[in-house]
Amino acid sequence: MQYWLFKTEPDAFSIEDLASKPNQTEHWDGIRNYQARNFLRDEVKVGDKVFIYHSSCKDVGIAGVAEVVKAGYVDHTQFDPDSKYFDPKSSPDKPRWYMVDVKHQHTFKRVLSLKTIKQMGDIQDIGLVKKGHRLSIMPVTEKEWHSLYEAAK
DNA sequence: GCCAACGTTGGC
DNA sequence: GCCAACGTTGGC
Repeated sequence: MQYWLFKTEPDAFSIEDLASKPNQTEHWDGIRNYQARNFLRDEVKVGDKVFIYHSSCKDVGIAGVAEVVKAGYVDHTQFDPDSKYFDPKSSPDKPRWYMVDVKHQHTFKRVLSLKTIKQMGDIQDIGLVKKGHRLSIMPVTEKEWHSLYEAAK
């Protein structure tokens, strides 16, 4: 079992949106970054735990926890010309992009702010606090997960 | 909305 | 395969 952090812009899709979906489950589509894609396709597994991180908003930080309920499969939005995630260079026999399904588990009472995370002594290596952290899917170590969870709950 | 940092593209 | 130009990300 592994731990992850998924970024989302709450204006587009927030943890509240996830919690209100049928069965509190939704596919995590629209990832268009190769490194993140590799994680989704190869490493994110059913049962893995995921921090949902809100970016580009008023309350930047970790908003809650979800669980992976379906491992990597082809993101169909890449073939849909009407989708904003449409990729004309991708084809069904050679798909470029993948997604997973996640199920909402827990929304923290307060968002664990990026500022607080940066102040935590044992959270120094996570992609978030490094310069230019633009990866939308990133691994979290077990130690980091427990520290962040304790700080957030 | 600004702007720095980053990934991707495409000409050569 | 280099690298400049461009587009995007994301905190503030």
